[in-house]
Amino acid sequence: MRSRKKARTRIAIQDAALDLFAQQGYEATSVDQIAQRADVSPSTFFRYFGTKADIILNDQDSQLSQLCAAVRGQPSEIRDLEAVRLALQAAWVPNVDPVRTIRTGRAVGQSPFLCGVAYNIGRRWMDAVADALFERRGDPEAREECLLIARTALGVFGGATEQWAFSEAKEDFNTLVDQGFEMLERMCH
Amino acid sequence: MRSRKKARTRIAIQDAALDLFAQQGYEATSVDQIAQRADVSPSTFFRYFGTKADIILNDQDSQLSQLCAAVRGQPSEIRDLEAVRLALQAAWVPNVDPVRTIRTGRAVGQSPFLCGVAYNIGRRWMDAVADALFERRGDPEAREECLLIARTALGVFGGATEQWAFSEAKEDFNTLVDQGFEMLERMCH
DNA sequence: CTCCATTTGACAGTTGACTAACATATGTCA
DNA sequence: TGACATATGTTAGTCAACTGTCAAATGGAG
Repeated sequence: MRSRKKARTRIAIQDAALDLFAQQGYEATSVDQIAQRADVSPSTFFRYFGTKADIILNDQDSQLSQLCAAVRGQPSEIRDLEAVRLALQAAWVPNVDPVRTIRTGRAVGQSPFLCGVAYNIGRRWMDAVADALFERRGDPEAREECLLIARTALGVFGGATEQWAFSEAKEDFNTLVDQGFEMLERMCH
Repeated sequence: MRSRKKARTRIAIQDAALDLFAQQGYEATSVDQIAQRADVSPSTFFRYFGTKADIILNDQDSQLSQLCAAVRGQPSEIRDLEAVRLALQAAWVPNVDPVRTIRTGRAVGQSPFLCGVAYNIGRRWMDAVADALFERRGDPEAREECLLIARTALGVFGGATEQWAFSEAKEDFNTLVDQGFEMLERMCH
């Protein structure tokens, strides 16, 4: 089948690119280099990814909507912050690929541009989660508060992810998330 | 005096650039265009700003160290979160230029790259504030907690800044910051 | 095997960020 | 005024992302 090969090529390019990014940085890596390592011609690269940046802007959209569904699905007795935490631990944590997360993290950490891409992705998440909270609660006054909760919860989560990637996935992801949220509670007395 | 003119040229370039960024986006604006609007040659542009991105990476370093000093200067009875809030309100809020903040925000919002630059700046702030907290408290165990507090406090602050810029500086900045921190407390019960 | 479609590569060209070299203007000081 | 340093403009050139075109290879259908 033809589509099989296409998928393989796509992944090969992506892997080659992420390796190089992690190793020498995003801006220091040229498309030619990526193409060479992936054993394709530069023009083929541009047929698969219209832009060098498109390699990163991966399609996590389906996972995001899963997460939002999980937020909306939390019972209404649970307060918002807990709802987000539970949703994250139910719908996100189990699907994380350690190798890809670590490598992507390394690549992103080295490039302002990739940080920007990551920031934008995080921002989209924040908005989506805030919407989910907003809908779950129904109070039309609370939009700004939902944003704040989403921002804070995803911030804690991001910190835990960083710690986890830093430890090369040796520590338990869920435990780190729990610890983060505990700290948050303590911080507010 | 010579330095007077240099400063004026620098500001002219910066203003021209930010206007164009806000109007047509960062990536759609070429250095030549900026130089033309600022009435200088492209090479002069590069003498003032080594990179197109340097226009944004403004010298907020002195303000950042002021902020950190303010954090360190808070009396030790006050808990960390409050200390950051008070420091922000004392050492940052009074120095904000509404026009520049609004325009920069508009420019940044339109470009993934500028978001990245902004994110990196925010990250540097977070680290610096966490250091200040860490030093103020002296507990060598609490590094991760300081980071979390800094991230959360600056997140609240960033949200307030956004709201403020969105309102075209009509609302009172300090009040918005207070509201944000109140919401944070409420969120944790 | 043959026809056909799709994938791929080779190549030439555009654009824009950035650098280096040299010449010119402009303000400073003796 | 004259000598000097510094700021600026001009020009040419590099490098890499990206586009478009055409020809060769590949793989499935008759």
